[in-house]
Amino acid sequence: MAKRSTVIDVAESAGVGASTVSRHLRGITVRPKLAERIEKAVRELDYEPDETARSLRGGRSRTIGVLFPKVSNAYFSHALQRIEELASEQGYTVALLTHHNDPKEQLNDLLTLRRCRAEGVIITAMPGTTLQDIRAVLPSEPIVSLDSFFSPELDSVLLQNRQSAANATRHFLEHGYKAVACVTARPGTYSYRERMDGYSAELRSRGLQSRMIVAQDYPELDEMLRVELSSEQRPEALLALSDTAVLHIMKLFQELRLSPAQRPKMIGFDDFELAAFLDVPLSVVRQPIPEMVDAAMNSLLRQIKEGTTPGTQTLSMPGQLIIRNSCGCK
Amino acid sequence: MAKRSTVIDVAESAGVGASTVSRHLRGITVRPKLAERIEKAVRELDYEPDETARSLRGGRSRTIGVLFPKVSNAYFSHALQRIEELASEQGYTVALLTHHNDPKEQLNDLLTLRRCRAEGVIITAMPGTTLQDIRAVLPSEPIVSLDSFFSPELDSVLLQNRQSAANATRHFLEHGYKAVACVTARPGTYSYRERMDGYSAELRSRGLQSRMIVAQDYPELDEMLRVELSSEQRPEALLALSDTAVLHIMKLFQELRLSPAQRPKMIGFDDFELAAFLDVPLSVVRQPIPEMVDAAMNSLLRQIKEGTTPGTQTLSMPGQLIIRNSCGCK
DNA sequence: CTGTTAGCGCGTTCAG
DNA sequence: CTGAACGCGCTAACAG
Repeated sequence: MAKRSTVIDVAESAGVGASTVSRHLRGITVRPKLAERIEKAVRELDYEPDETARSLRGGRSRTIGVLFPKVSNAYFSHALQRIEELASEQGYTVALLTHHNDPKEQLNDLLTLRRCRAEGVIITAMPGTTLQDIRAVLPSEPIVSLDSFFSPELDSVLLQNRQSAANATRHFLEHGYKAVACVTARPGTYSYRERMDGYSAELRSRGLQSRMIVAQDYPELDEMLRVELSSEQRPEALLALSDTAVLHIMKLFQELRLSPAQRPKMIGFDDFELAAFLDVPLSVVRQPIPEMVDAAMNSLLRQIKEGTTPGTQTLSMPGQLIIRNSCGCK
Repeated sequence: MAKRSTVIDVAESAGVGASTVSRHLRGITVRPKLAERIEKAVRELDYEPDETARSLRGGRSRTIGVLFPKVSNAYFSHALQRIEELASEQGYTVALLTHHNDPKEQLNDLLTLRRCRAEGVIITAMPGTTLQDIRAVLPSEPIVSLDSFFSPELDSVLLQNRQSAANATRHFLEHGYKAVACVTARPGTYSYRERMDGYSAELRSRGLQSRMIVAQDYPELDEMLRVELSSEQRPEALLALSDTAVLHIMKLFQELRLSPAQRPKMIGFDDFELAAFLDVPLSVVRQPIPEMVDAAMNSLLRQIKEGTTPGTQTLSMPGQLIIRNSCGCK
């Protein structure tokens, strides 16, 4: 590990003071002759400023933390992609942490973020998280909640979950389907709860009964689905609240050897590129991920810049109902 | 922004010296009475060590850098997921950077990693990267190349690209197809090059001519595909070297209104959960992502632990040919 | 405009 | 086993 040069090495080599080097490197005007000598010394010594020292000195880590349940699905990986791009444009580095919906891990991750002096945090918190949980660890750092909501005192960026679910449900109703069921696991998750509400409200407004196929986890959901889909009064249509729910439903269709004609109609949440090429092209509610991330990062950067500004603003973005065939449309 | 407590605050509050606090917190034995007083002070002052100061002092940033072209596809997002899990188990934080196959960005990202004193780096380098490009910025830090190869002096973890492509090609041949084409964009990419080689070698060994549908970028690939698939001598089978290539092919099938029976057979690279539910269930070469990441992280951590150990070892993992229907099988 | 100096918060000496 | 003092590399404050 070759020893790294420091400002002082550069300063000596250039025959100037350390702070002159520092200033020049940060774009503050210095005498042109000195500037040149500094540049030369930097090149010769292969100098690169030490970010850890800079962080300590300046109290700014130039790091923003991203705390997601996981990153291995379409929604989070696309969101992360865009976060990284915007962050790096602004000179920030992304520290990535995932909590897997485990409270212990989430707490740990928050502590890590605190120890690292993350200047801001974008979080999709696990169900049941409270503002106190967060503020106990991160008392006053800028935070934006993405796709989760647990306090009006925090900026949140969300899908218009209720409305989107209601729209999708209404679409089924307009097809003339009466027996529309709502399927999801992990019903504690904020966005799922909202979507369930939107679905129920829409049915209720038409005097129809809601039918929940809701399980705590996915193995349990598989069981419930098996029962429901084998029954005589199989639902005519399914509103699947997540891409994972869609996947489990599809697996069951296959297991039960249901031909496309025999299957209930379906609308899912979260679009993906191959959705149009499924055996029955999948109709979905698409989330405006880039716009959501832009809003979240704007809020976060503004909070960072303006100091202790608790934005106290929640943005809900409309979902787009992408009609393909699984909803019953031709 | 509430002021943070420091070791000294804790020391004063506990009536001990600063170094005693530091020692206790790092698990070194201290007098039990003092230990208790320290714990109490830590709780009262809500003290949490400052990682930036620690990094500066100790020269260890406890950060590992991940530099990928992007994270918004199945392969990279799953790899990243596992990297994050292993890193955080070992007390490391992941700094995420993406280079979008732009040399300028890649260089920038490497500089960032250097400034941050990343203790190790996992990189999927862009085509054309040389060892010198990397070592010019990161002279001697532990590095593992994942899914890219540019020097035997660096530990690399790869798919057995050539063999996997050859196997898939052979599978087509066993079906009796003669006109097997290979389709990809970005032919400079290391793994695509290898797959092309494996494909060609297999055909050559049977005395067959290879047929490359290879473009610099995806728009150009679309053009080529349109021509090739509309021609009289349309290929019987397509080996698609990436999930993106598969997607573009599927789009074209749709645009050309090719019924499943009319389409060329196809095998893709990279499995995804819904591959089994496409209108023609997709046969693919699946990469053993968890095993690849485990190997990469093992190597990286070993290098970090053992100091300046240039592992100089390249691991190739076998791909698994997942047979569904698109290859011509029932 | 420039150079010198003093910390940022921690861990690691060195005496005691 | 403990505490005081130093220094990691940088930048803000001060004095020239």
